[in-house]
Formats: sequence, C-alpha cells, structure tokens
Amino acid sequence: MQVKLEEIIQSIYLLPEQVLEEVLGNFKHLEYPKNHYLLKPGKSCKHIWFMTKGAVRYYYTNEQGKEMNTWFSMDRQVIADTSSLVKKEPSEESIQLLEDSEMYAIEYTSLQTLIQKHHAFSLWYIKLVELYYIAQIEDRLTDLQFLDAKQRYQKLLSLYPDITNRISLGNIASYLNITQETLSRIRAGKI
Amino acid sequence: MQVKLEEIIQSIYLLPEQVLEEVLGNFKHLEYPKNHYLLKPGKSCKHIWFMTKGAVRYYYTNEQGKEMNTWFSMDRQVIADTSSLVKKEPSEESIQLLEDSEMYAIEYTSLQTLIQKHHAFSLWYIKLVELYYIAQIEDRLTDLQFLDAKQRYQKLLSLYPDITNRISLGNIASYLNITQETLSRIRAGKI
DNA sequence: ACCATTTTTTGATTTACATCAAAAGTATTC
DNA sequence: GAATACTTTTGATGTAAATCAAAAAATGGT
Repeated sequence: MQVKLEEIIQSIYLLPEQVLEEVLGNFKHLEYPKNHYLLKPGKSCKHIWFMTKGAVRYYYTNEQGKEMNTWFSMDRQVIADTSSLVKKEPSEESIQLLEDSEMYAIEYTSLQTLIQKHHAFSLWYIKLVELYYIAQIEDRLTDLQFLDAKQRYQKLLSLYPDITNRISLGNIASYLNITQETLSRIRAGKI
Repeated sequence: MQVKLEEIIQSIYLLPEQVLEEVLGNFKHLEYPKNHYLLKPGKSCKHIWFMTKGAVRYYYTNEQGKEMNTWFSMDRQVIADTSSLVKKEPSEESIQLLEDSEMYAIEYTSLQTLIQKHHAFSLWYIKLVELYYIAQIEDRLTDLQFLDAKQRYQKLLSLYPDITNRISLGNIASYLNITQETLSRIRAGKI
C-alpha cells in the first residue's frame, strides 16, 4: 500500500480531521487482476475508484461488435463512468483492467450521503469534479476537435511517456480513433 | 422578463427560502445585442450566465486565423468557459452572441462565496455541474467519436429543430467540424 | 430598386485515413 | 523448441471529407 488514501483525499481539498475519518471509513482497498471488469454495459456505475497502481481502458462495443476505446487511465487517476453515475442510468460502456491493479473504491450512494451530511465534503467533491473531471474531459474534447491523429498520439506520449510498454498498439489506436495500421505508420514516421 | 430566475434556480435543486433570497441578490439581469462578446481570448471567464433568450457561439481562432466553433447554446442554457473558470486561467476561446440575447449573470467569486457559506448552495452547484455540464459534454464527446458528419448534423437538428433559421450554415458547419461545402452537400442530400 | 457584401451551392481535385490482404515479429503453451 | 496464438508492420486500393475555385442566391444599406 504505497500510496496512502489519506494523501489522495487531502490533496484534492483539505477536510477537517473528523470528516476525514468518516470519509476514509467509506473506502475499500481492492486488488484485481489484469482483464477484470470494473463495469459492464447494462449495469449502472455504482462506484468511484481511485486507482493507485495499474491501467484501465474504457470502451464501447458498436453495432458491428467492434470495441472502441474512449479513454484510459493509469496509476493515480480517478475512475468512473460519470455519465452513468450522474444520470443514474445503465452504462453503455465497459471499464476493463489492462494490468493487475490496485485501487480504493467508494460507493456513489455513500458519497451522496457524505455530501448531504458534511458541507466540507461537498466542497471536496466539487473540487474533485472540477479538477479531475472537467479539466480532463475539456482537454480531450479540444484535442479531438483540433488535432489530427499524429498530433493526438504525440500529446498522448507526452502525457504517458511509458505508454508503449504498457498498452498495446491496437488499444492505443482505438483510443486515438484511428486504425492500428495508421498508428503503426505514424510510429514508423511514414505519416 | 418571461423566464423567472427563481424558476431556473429552483429547477436545478430546491434551496431553502432564505438561501434562495441571498442567491437571487447575486444575479444581474442583462441584455446584449447580436455580436456582443461575453468573453474574449486572454481574459479569464469570471461569470456564469443563465441565458433566457437568444443564441451564442463558442469558438477558437487557430494559428491560421480561422474561427472554429466548438459549441453553441440557445435559449435556456448555462453559459461559461468552464475550463477557464475552473483552472482560473485566461480563456483561449471567444463567446459571442449570435442574436440579441437576455440572460442572468453571477460572478464566479460570488458563487464561490455562496458555496462556502451555504451547504445547500454547494449541493445546488453540484447538481448544476452534474446535470448541465457533465451530461452535456459527455454526450458531445461520444458524438464526436462515433458519429459521422451527417449523423451529427441530424442529431443537432433533432436537438434544435429551428436551428437553420437562427444559425448560419457556416457556423453550424464549423460546430460540426466540417466545411460549409460539406454541410451544404449534406443538406442537398448529396452525401 | 440597386449595389455591395455575405451566405450558400456546385464542380474538380487532393488528402488523410480506412479497408482489405498478407507477411513479419513476439509471446505463450505444451 | 516447435506449435499456436496474438501483435505489429507493410503494401495496394478505396473513400469521406478537405481544399481550391467560382457561380448563384440571399441579405443589408443607401
């Protein structure tokens, strides 16, 4: 247990000792093997996970049965199907581990209860959403709109320098929304 | 003043009478003419606007000086450069009115103060972000990834059936991330 | 009503990337 | 260590949409 949950929580927004204790009690430490599913389509997302080690991909399966990655997270990141969580609707996507991973989980219902109970925790949650979620998704949206495949790949590389050792070419290509042939050609400098 | 601010606020999350009064006092009613800028690049976004009438576009200006729309909002929608707001950094985008418009504005600093002061208002803000912001941006992201130009146009039409009378073809094309020639051909059924 | 400007449409050509097909390279298992 | 299954690369061809160029249509000002 290298990364302490308390540190992660306090780095988002400082909570009073008493609230922190109660919040910590609502998290579970979990370990899952590579390929484990945190979420499958049709199920509602009921947790927020704070990954401390590992890698995960989010993907949709289209009508032709093709898996299309929409995102992945590595190491210290927050994981959830925010759309399913917020709308309280069944998820349309899958969340699958790409490495043996460790994480802390909190149930969304517990989170809701804590938000209602503690003003400080509602402020913590606002910071979480603003910093970890909105900032991230905004960046991704502008990248998708303005950058071509090669530029998106280069940006991804600068964000995760070791990604080529950890995530397969096919998975990265799917995330970039290009074919693996195209990504292979980008790597070879042919594009 | 057809749409009452009180209704908008209470439709997001019900506030106690006393908090509501204080919140209402922090909003200003504003009217601006077509082409007015709510935000220009380099300035920090300092307000959240609740539009009650009108239309607005968000756009970036790229290195070649070309304006690229990223979003637009019509009638009852929440307006802000969330990225600039949240990161407290200068905006990279412009927000410009496409019609004479009416709206209510609250300063982000006032919002922060109210969030710190009233637990109920922090819960209101969480709902605002979850429902109006996250749900919307998530949808937009999946549309961009999975739908082609024609499908995105059809989805836009079903969302804003009167859009062709209110927003020019060039502006819609820019929002769809295609050229106006392509949109013209889509409309003519040639694609 | 006319001229100037902006918006939309049409046509020809180019381009980035997809698709299809197959070979080469790497892991995994017995 | 050969057999099997994945993963990555290479080549040929196809396609959606961009770009370039210009005409047609609509809008606005005097």
